[in-house]
Parts: sequence; structure tokens; C-alpha cells
Amino acid sequence: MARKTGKAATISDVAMKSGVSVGTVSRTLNAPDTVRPATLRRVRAIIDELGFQPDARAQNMRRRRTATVGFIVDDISNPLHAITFKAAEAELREHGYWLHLVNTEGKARQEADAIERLQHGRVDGLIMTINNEKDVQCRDRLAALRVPSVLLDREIELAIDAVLTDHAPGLFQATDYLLEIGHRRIALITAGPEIRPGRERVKGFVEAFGRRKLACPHELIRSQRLSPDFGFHEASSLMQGPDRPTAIIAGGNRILVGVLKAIQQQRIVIPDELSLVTCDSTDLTRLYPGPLTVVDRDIEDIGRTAAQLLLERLGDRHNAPARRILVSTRLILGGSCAPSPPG
Amino acid sequence: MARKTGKAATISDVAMKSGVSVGTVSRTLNAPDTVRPATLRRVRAIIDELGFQPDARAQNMRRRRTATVGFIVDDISNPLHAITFKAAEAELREHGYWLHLVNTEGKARQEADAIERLQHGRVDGLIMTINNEKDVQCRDRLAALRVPSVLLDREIELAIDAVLTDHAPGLFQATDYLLEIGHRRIALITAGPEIRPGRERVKGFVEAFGRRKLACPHELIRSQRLSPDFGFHEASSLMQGPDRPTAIIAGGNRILVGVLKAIQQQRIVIPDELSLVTCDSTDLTRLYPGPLTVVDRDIEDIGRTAAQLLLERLGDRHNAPARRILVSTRLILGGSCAPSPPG
DNA sequence: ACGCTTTTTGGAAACGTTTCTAAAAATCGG
DNA sequence: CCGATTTTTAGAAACGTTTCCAAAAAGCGT
Repeated sequence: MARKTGKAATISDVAMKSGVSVGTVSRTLNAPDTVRPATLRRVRAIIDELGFQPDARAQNMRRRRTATVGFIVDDISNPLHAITFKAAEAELREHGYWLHLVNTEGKARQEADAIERLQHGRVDGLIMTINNEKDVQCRDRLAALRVPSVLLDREIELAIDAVLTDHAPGLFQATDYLLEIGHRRIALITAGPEIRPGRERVKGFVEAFGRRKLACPHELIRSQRLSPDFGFHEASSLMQGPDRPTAIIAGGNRILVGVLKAIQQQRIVIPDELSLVTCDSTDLTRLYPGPLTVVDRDIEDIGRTAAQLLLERLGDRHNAPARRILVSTRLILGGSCAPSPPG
Repeated sequence: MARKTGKAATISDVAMKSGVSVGTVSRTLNAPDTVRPATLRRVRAIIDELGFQPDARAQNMRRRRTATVGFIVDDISNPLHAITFKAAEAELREHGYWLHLVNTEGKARQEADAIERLQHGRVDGLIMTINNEKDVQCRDRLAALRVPSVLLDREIELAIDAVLTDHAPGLFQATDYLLEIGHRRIALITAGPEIRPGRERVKGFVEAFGRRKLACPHELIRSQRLSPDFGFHEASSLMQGPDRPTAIIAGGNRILVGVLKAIQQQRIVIPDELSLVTCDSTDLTRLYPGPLTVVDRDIEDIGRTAAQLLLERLGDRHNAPARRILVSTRLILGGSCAPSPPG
């Protein structure tokens, strides 16, 4: 649309027109109980008449805060991130905060840049997930953080609040379930060791074999990246190999997309020819076309919790020690697993 | 994490330490070609040494802009919106803009509130979709818009730039295809007439029957809301009724989720017992478990285009007449339709 | 080395609020 | 109706930049 001509009314326009000082107008807005009722009415009438709204830029400047929180994520079209965002936003909105969303495409460069540049007067705090806990650019930025921050599912030996998922027990449970119904050649496709979910999932997987004193098929662990492409590639090669797995665990919802694509392409029937367990419920897992067996967690809770941690930091817990909140998972049985034929 | 102690360096700290005036430091940053090379080097060294970054709040205030664009949407966990957002963000980022994302849950109140409050110094422009074109709160706000804005798939008789999808031809094509392969009892479940996609889809649907001089089964048009619940409810009742449709068109990706749930629940086999066409490709339509037949469009293009429209407005086209860009659709045949058995 | 032009710089004003201090006005008890 | 007390108000400073203007410095041709 065309920009409205004419400048917006300022606080001094209001002051002028209602015959009081700008200070009084300001107090009318921010501390009405310090203003005489008669004055209050008069000033408010003028405010309405002029349609005055305080300029957020000036407020931010003077108050030294922006009432804005940055949310940095690699891919907002991942529904899990979107749900986390929504939950965090709802919580923060109640406390008067807006959200800056930055989509980094998982590029360390963009992540570091966003962390660096958001801090200097654009946001009062950050909620974020980064793509590589070891990346030196990001770590430097995180070490030099000037605003309260919360990490999502990432673990760094810096004093930063975090909301973490207890992936290892989840994967243990899923793997154990598959072992229980007779599978031995179980594959795991998941993130690499440079992020916590990758490490933890592998850990839980390995442990499930160990607990039963079974040899873990390390050659079936594909721990590298959380992308559909990686899922597709690994699932394809696993299923085309000589000694194919009888079950696959897709460690991540993006991985699942690739795995399903491979399954579709090779016309593999689930669960008859292959059992499938995935992580996190999505529309796809609920509807494909029967529900899949899933290691689930409460994503909204994660967003809400992150927001709460941040709000406490922004409030009176400025300097309290960093906290890590652990969110647990649970196995939900769907129709994508069948007992493995013996031998 | 704990807030860093010690204040951030300001421009005058830099000025002091490097023995020049603040003006010169400012020009070092914003107009280096007006500064003597020797001075430039000296000031830059101090900037690095102190790790000085200009305070965005002060810049926003003084420059009377925020380099931020608001993105208002009812549900960011809808992957279509998320993809639109990503594309718009990528485009805007290249031009130095950040994005404020507001998730309104489709509530007119929150929409109006966001429009109203973002404008006064939080953003330089808006990209948005609203839930009800007729809602008086929102319309008032839109009529009083003070920043350049772009509407996504909404049509309002105000001079506001918009990116619109040509839903009617898309639905015409889909319906015509179903008619062609023998279907007559075709149902359409889609948004209500209070938003453009609802109106346009119904229009294209009706027209397809008309063009073939066939009676349109108006009782099979369910045009109300773009939600999974609505899709589920309508699909369920349609498929349980006495004279059930042989084909359903899910007019919207959220609707599809509900429709598939109903299909799952009633164990209806696609395409043998029911042909299905949906709108917009998602992971679900590509993988369920064969690809669905879909009225597709280029979502990224929509986001990019919206960003470009806005950038032009923010640039030299301040007062140019409003533009509406039409994005077309195309029918992609999947495996979810089969010829209808005669009679 | 001089005056002229051009480049570079310092200093101050401005952006629109909030908040502090002190002064003015209102209230109150007698 | 007076003085003491409390409430309310005006006015100015401050937040950290950018930008304007005028002054200083540098460059240049002779």
C-alpha cells in the first residue's frame, strides 16, 4: 500500500494540545496513578483524538530494552521447530515480548552472524539451536554472549541455560522394543556426534544391545546429518545392500522423510518387509497411512519451558547459575513394526 | 547464561580512545570514503579492540527505521507458511532486513493488535495474511496502515500490494480432471467465503461442472474453515452419508490432514474406493505412501515475490499504485485418483 | 610561502521517549 | 484562612546514534 502521508503524532504533540508537559503525558501512559484524574481524562482524550501511539524506537532507546526475543533456528519449516516457536511465542507474548525469527539454514556463518548482530540492541534475549556444537565461530559468539539465552537441545560447556531432550533413554526403549520382538539387524540413521541428539541417540541404541548382551551392529549406525537427503541415501543403500536390516530407526523427523522416500521408491512394504520406528510425531507419522511407531516428546512443552527459563533470566534471576531442563520421551506403538521372522 | 557484566562500548568510548570526535567514528562506519585513510585505520583498530558494535536501538531511533519487517501469520507450523516465511526472509536478509514473526492463531483480535502495534516503530513494513477479510477490526487497521504492506492470498478493496494465487483455474482443472475420468459425485472441502482461497476454489469447482453442462452437486461443497478438524468432520460425514462421493477435493493442506484422518479411521482405500485430490504439495502428499494428486503452486516464489514487492515499496516506489501479483497453479497427477465405475 | 580550493574534522542538534529534581498546586488540620 | 504536608506538575537531562554546519587541515598551483 502507499505510505501514509503526514507524520505520526508524538508525545509532545499530545503535550502541546492538552496543555501539559511531555512528562505528564508519559506518566499518563506509564504511571497513571501519579496523575490527577482530571488531567488523566483530558490527556487521554487528546491521545485518542490524535491516535497517538508511543514510538517503539524511542522507547527501546530510552528504556534500554526492546521487549523482543530472538529465535534462531536452522529451518522453521521443520514443524517441530515451528511448534517450539509457537509455544515460546505464546508464552513470551503474555509477558509483552515480540519475537525476531532468524532462519539460518544451518549455516554456521549465518548462525554466528545472527548471534553477534542481534545482541547489540535488537533483542533482550535469545532462544536458539545451532547446527554444530563444535563450530568455533558459534562457540566464540556464545562465549561472548551479552544477553540471556537459552539453547534448544544443544550442549555446550558454557554456562548457558538449555532445554534438552533425554534422547538416550528414548532410543534405548525403541531399540529394546525391536530386540524384544525379534529384530537383530536394526539400523539407526540420525544426526552426527557434533550435536547432542546424535550422540545421545547412538548411546541409547548401543546400550540397548549391551544390556541384552548382544553384539551391536555398528555398521548399521549411520550418524551424520539431520536431513531428508541423508535419510534417503542411507536408507537406500542399507536396503540395497546384501544383508539388509529388518528394522530401521529414523532418528529425526527430517530423516524420516528421506527414509520414507527410499521405502516408497523401492516399494518396500511396512511392516511386513521392514519395521520402522521414528522420532517425533508429525502429521506424516500419524497418517502414513496407519500411524507409525514413534519415540515421542512434548514439543510445545519445550518451547514453553525455554520461554520460561528466559523470562526468569530477564526477570530477577539475572545471575543465577545456568540450568538445564531435561525433557523425557515416550514410545508410542503404531503399526509400523512387526515381529522379525526368526533366522 | 549469566548476563555479562560491564556495559558495551559506545561510539563515544571509541571516539575518546582514538582521539577523534563521535562524528568521525560514525562516518568511519557509515561513510568510510569521507574519512582520511590514516584516521580510518586508527579508528577501526580501536573499534576492533573494544569490540564496538553500534547500538541498534539508537540507530533505529535516529534513522527513523528499524530494518525490520513484520510477518503476521495465523500458524507458522503450517509448512506452507513456514516456507513462505523462509523465502521472504532470505530475500529480505540480502537487503539487510530482519523479520519479526507474529503467530496470531487466526484470532482477529491478535491480528488487529499485531498490525496496530508493530507499526509504531517496530517494523518498516509488513507481510501478512489475515483470517477473515471481512473482520471489521482488521479492516480498520488495514485502512489506517502507516507502513508499506503486502497481503498474502487475501483480497481487500484497499490499495494494498498483494500476492494472490490463482486458485479458481487450479480447482477448475482438478475438477475437470475428475469429471473426465468419470466422477460425478465430487465433494469439495475448503475455506469459507470470507477469504479469497475459499471463494476462488468454489468458483473454479462450480465452473468445471458448468463448462460441461453438468449439474454441480452443491450439497457436496463444504466451504467453511481451513482446519484439520473441519476436514475431518466433513469428510467423515460425507463418507458416512447415504450417497457418498466418489471423489473428494481437499482444498487446503490443513484440510487434507483431517480428510486423511477420516479416511484412515474408516479404512477407506485410496484410490479404489475414493479418489482424492488435494491442494499444495507437502511431505505428506509426496509420501502418503504413494504421491497424491495435487493442485500445486510455487510457495517459495510467493514468499520471494512478497519480499520483492515490499522492498520496492521501501525503496523508491513509496507511492506507486498498489499491485497484485497472480501466482498460477498446476495439476500434478499422483496415484490417488482412479476412474469412477460408471453409474 | 601564499592564497585558493578541496577534503577532513569537531561540535552540536536532533530523533522521541523516560525519569529525575525541584517547583507549584492541592489538600488538610486546626 | 494559614502553614505544613502531600500530591501533582513542569522542565531538563539522558539514552547512543546520525547528520548538519562551520571550522580546521590538507593539498595544490604558482
